[in-house]
Amino acid sequence: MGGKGKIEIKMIENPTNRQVTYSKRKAGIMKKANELSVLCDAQVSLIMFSGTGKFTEFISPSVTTKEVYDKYQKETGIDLWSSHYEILEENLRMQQEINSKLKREIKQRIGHDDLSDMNINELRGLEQNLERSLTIVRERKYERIINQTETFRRKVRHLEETQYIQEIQLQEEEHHYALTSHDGAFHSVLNDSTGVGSHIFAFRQPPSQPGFQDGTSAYGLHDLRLA
Amino acid sequence: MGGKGKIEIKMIENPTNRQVTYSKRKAGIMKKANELSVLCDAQVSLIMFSGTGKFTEFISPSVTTKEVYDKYQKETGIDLWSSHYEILEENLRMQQEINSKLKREIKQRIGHDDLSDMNINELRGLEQNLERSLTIVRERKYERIINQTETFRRKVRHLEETQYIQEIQLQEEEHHYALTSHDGAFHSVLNDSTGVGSHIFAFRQPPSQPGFQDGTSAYGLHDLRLA
DNA sequence: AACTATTTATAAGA
DNA sequence: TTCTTATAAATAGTT
Repeated sequence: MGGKGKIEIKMIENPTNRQVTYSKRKAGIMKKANELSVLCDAQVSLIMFSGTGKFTEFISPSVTTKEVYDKYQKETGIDLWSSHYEILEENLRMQQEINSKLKREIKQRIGHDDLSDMNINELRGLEQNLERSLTIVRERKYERIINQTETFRRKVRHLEETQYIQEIQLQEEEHHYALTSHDGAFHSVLNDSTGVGSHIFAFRQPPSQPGFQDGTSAYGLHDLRLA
Repeated sequence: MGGKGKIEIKMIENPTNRQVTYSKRKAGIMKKANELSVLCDAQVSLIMFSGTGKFTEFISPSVTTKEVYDKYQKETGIDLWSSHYEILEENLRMQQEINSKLKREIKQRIGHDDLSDMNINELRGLEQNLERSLTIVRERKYERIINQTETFRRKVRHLEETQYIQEIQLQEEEHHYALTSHDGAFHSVLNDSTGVGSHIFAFRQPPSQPGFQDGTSAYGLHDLRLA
C-alpha cells in the first residue's frame, strides 16, 4: 500500500524499521477503524500487541470491550473463560459432593432417618462408634470439671491466704479493734451454689442421665441446616 | 481513505451506500490488519459487527482470540469474565466454609481433639446428644434384627409347611417306601448357627459392649478425610 | 518527526 | 454485487 517503493508482505528484518513501520501502520489502522465505526455505524474492537509487547486498542465509542467480547462468545460459541471457569466449576461440584456426604454422616450419627439403608453390621459399627465417642466426650467433660474444680480450690486457697495475711496485717495495724466481720464475706464465697462453685456438685453427678431433657441445649451447632 | 471525491467522516445516511462502504472498508482494514501482523510481527485482534449485526474477525495467525483477551485483561486490569466468575468463586468459598463447619461437628461427635474449645455446658449438651443418638441407633438395630428374625421365622414356617405337604405327597405317591431322609436336611437349617440364623443370638446380646474392639469396623464412612 | 514519490484504498458510477 | 476509474490517503524510504 503506498510508499516510494513497493514492499513485499513479510516480516521486516531490521528491528528499527519494523518498529517504525509498526508505529505508522498502527496509526493508520486506528484511523481506519475509527472511520469504519463512524461512517458505517459499526462496532469495532481492535487490539494490538507489538512484537515487543506494547499494547494498543481501539474500541468504537458505542460499545465496551467487554460487550464485544460477550457478543463474540455468543457469535462464535467459543468459551473465552473456559479453563479457569471449568476448574472452578469442577471444584465447586466436588465441594458440594463432599458436603452432602458429610451431612449424611452427621445425620447418621444423630440418628435422623437415613439409617434405613444401613445393614445390621453397619448399624452395629455405628453403635460402637457412638459408644466410643460418648466415652471420650464424658472423659473430656470430667477432665474439664476436675480442672475447673482444681482452679477453684486454688482460688479459694489464695483467698484464704490473702485473707489470712490481711487479717494479720489488720490485727497488727489496728490491734485495738476486735475485727472479725471479714469472715462473713469469705464464707459466702465458699457457700456460693451458683456460678463456678456449682461444678463441684456437677462432678458428683452420675455420668449419664438419659431422662434429663433440655429443650434449648447449649450444644448449639444445629444451625448448619442438615436439610 | 481516497476516492473520486473526498468524504466527510460522519455516518452515511443512505443505508445501501453505508452497507457498500462497510463491505469495502472492512476488506481494506482486514488487509491492513494482516499486513501489520506479518510485517511487524504483531498480534492483532480485530472484531467487527456491522450496523445490522454481521460479525467479522481477523486474528493474527500466531495467537488465538482467547490469548489476546487474556493478555488484554492482564494489561488493562479489566476483568472480562467478572460477574459469572465472582459469583462462582463466592459460591465456592461458602461451600468450603460450610464444609469445614461440618467436619468440625463430626470431629466433635467422634471425640477427636477439638473438644478443647467447648465449655462444660457445650460438652454436656454434646454428651446428651450422643446418648440420644446412641439410643436411636440401638432401636433401629433392634428393629432391623426383629424384622430379620421375623422374616426368618416365616421362612422356617414356610419350609415346614412345604416340607409337610411334600411329605404327605410323598407318602401318598410313594407310600410303599418309608421315606424319612428329608428330615435331616430340614433340621440342619434350623440348627444353622452361621449366616441369617445367627441374628437370633445377636438379638439376645446385651445392648452395649464398650470393651469390644473391631479394627476394621463395617461403619466405613471414614474415607471422608477429616483432616 | 517531516518530506515526498509512489503505491494503495476507495467513492462514485456503470 | 462486482468492475472501473479518478482521486484521496497511506506510507516506504529518505532526510
